[in-house]
Amino acid sequence: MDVSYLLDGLNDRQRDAVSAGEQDMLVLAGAGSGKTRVLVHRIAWLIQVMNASPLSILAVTFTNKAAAEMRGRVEKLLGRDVRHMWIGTFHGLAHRLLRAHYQDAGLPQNFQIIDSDDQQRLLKRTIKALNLDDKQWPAKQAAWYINAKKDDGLRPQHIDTYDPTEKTQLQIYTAYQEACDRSGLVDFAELLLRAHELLRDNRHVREHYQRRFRHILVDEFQDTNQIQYAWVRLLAGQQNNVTIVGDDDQSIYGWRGAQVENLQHFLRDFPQAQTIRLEQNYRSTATILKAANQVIANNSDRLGKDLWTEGNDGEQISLYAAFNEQDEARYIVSQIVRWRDQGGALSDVAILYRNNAQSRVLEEGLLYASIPYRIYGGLRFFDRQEVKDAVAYLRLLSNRRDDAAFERVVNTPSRGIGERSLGLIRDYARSQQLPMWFAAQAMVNDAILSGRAKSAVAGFLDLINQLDQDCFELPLGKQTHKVLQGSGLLAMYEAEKSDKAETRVENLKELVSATETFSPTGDEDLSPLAEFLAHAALESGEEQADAHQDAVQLMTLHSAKGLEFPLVFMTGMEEGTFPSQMSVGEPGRLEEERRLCYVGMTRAMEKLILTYAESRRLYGQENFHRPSRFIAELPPESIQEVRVQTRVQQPQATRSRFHTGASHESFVQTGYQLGQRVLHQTFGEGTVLNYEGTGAQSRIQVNFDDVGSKWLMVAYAKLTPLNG
DNA sequence: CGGCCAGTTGTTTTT
DNA sequence: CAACTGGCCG
Repeated sequence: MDVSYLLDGLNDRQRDAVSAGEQDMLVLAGAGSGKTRVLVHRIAWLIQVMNASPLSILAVTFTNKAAAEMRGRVEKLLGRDVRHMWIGTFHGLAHRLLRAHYQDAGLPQNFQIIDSDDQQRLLKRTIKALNLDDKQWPAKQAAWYINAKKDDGLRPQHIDTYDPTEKTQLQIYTAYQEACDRSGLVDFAELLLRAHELLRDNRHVREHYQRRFRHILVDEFQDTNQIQYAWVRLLAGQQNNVTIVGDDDQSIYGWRGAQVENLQHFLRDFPQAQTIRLEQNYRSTATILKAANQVIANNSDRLGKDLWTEGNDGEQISLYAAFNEQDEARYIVSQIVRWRDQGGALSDVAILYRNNAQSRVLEEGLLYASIPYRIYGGLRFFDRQEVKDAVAYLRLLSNRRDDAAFERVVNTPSRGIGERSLGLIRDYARSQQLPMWFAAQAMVNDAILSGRAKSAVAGFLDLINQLDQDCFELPLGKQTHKVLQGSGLLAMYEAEKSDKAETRVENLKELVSATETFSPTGDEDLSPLAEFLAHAALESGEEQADAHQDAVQLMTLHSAKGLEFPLVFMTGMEEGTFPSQMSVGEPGRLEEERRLCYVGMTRAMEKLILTYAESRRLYGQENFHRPSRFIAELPPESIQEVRVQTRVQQPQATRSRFHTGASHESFVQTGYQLGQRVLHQTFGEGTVLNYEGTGAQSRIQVNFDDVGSKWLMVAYAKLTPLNG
């Protein structure tokens, strides 16, 4: 059979990785070095050339999107369906293991996955039930603590502490876990931990999968945490081949438990492993690569890697010093307009920022210039309130013990079961060690509740039972529709007259069509409903409707990882913003910020533009920060500092806040230049920072040397321009 | 039970 | 500054 097509168009290092024999391998894959391609070709090679069965391959990724893409590309390359090959996220695979071996894992068959939002709600109630002050013990922090422990493989009984703070956190952890177990609920970290314990403690299960998975491939290995790596080692056993692909320079999730050190640990634990470096970059210009290399070279303990390209130097990196964030937005918009005028597509442009708060001013600027844009991140489909409400009803139908779902819908829409009645149910449930559903049942039957409360609660119990009966044999779509109608959820949002409520109704309808088109695999003996619920919990639905519109892409530096754009703006290049204030001072965290900078820079294919603002408003406070230290780490010859050309107009025309493209106007306006020094009769000397408004209303912002920054009406301020 | 006001608190995000 | 929470009152 001719398999040369599996190596076609690959460089030597890529070929080495794809065609390696049965062995362990570390592929250190630099940004834009064709990493996914190598993984996909390697899998195809294993099947086609080495006669591996698709069933003997386990491929792990970090997002569902990456998993889907990988499967699609393998199928395309092989021209055959590999539906039964295990490709998925750590969480997805853990879930699959737990479903298949729920008894060995000590879980009920209908266990349900909860997301971080559910987790926090549950924690909040747990903390209240422990009579702890929820101000002093925020659910968020408790979740942080618990997840960190689980990521390290620790159960409460493994933790021994004399620290009183941690003692309480431990107490919360214990109570929370009991609540989860009672309700058949599994959080994300629990999926991984339980699956690990399952493999570790059950020899027959472990050996079964060790025999099966001859080839294990893990992508984005620098993002694995302790338990995920422990998992890989367990499955690898003594004889299986492990290929890990990663880049220590792109490790940017240390703050949520990822351990770059796992790369080193791998080399220690798999001493036979061959290391292959993919350093040829197919994405960026030589100038961009050189600059990125030079920045990342400031980090210590790197495995070492230098990106190179056969391509051209390309344009220099532009650096724009804005006076404030509005000016920054203005400049970016002007450059995008220029890009578009020269025939560039808007979807080829990305604006990257360190934190989401920065997007607002940028949005305003784009909006004013009528440039379509799309923001990545934000609320995803299954995270929306109304969708979660509807899903909670389905969850309760699937599992009456699900307290999280019970709490969520028992009074949504309101049916007269208030905090008081609910408190009684909670107390009784706790004292009897019962899930709330059964506690409520007992309270109605044994007349512990009476009067209004009793009939309200009885009404809810009847409603759910009735829905269950009506839905029992219906297909999933009809079932969902029935639940939306019967529960009154749809009616509740339909009755509300607001744009918000309208979108909510639309989302509920969208949920119905999602359940209609959902195709269950029937793999683990689950009902279609149970399978859909797992799907909803594990894949929160990233796709956005207008994804294919020609629009500028706005996103955080973190969400840009893995993407590429011809034109990239990196904004807010200031100390305190990037690197973030929270990270300066801690060398480890600072290095992670530097890696983030490296990730951002290497997103750019043709042109990279960096911007920083001398003054930036944060939490209503004007802040003055030095340019980011990362700017000083760039090779000076790669940088072109952009001269300020924007000018302020005297009050006259109908113009406002965003002077899009002002820097290209051929005429020079009479007026003040941003950054210009001016003199005020009472305030003294200062620097022009910003301006806004039209005509007689136009105002100018001046940062006075003695009294700080002030907004003044241009018409009355009587400013004298100073030479400078 | 719901609405309003005052007080609080602000990285990065996927599963 | 603004979004969100919690407490209090009608």
